[in-house]
Amino acid sequence: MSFQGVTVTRPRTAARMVEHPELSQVSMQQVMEALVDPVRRGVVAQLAGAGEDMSCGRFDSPVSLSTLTHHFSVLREAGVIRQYYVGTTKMNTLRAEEMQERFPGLLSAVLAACAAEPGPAAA
Amino acid sequence: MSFQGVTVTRPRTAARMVEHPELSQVSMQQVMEALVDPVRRGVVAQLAGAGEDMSCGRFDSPVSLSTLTHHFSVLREAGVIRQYYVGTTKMNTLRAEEMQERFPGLLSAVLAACAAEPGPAAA
DNA sequence: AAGCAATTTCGATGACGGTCGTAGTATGGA
DNA sequence: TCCATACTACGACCGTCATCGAAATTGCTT
Repeated sequence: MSFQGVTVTRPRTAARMVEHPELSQVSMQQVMEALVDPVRRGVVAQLAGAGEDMSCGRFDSPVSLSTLTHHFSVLREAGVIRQYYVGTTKMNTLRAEEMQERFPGLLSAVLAACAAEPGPAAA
Repeated sequence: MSFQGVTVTRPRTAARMVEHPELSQVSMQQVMEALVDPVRRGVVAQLAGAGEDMSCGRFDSPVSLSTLTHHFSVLREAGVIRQYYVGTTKMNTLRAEEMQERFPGLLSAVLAACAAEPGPAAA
């Protein structure tokens, strides 16, 4: 790795950090925009259905990997999911309890509707 | 009024009819798309807050009248509101109970979030 | 019949967002 | 040290949608 002509050694063990917003800083508009996309709802539904954290690569989705990355960051910036690295893989968790505090009933209602409307593999 | 060169008399008393979808025909995607727009959420919030039907012209909104007309039809086609004519004015009602049946908790959660986040006059 | 008030339709415009492929970065293992 | 794996950043493309103003429609009132 080089920077301005100087070889730079990168930190050996510092895990890559991911920025997450406080849910108090997240607007309803952001959350609605995050949840209006069917691919993103599919991700959220799969995450809720799995009952455990999932790595980015394990999701069933109709779009390319780079597009999926984009969707993950939208969800993260809207406070819907939390992400953390484990080695080279990035894990995802629903911030369900926090969302429930911030926007009571919203995520639950969306998830319930997703479950009731399987559609194209919920993705 | 003329049609193919023939003068047509229009019905004298038949109220103009408005088409409304069965809520069973409405997809979650449609509802989400209807509710993601802040102007439309403002309309819905005002309607819920008023406690009575409102004519189109009485809404507080930052957009032009013709744009507002567009938003009303999006809400109607998504099954969120019901519209009917009274003379030259068009009245609007929330289809709250029906929505509750079709997508339990969804509209309520959105309305609660709207109320908690006044923002720019909820519009 | 004429005019007014309420709402709609139409066409144009501009911005935004989902999508992709390619190239890049980080980590773990051979 | 080198490679494979997992994800990300960038730039481009393109369709969709909110917005507007102007003109049209409808019904009430005079």
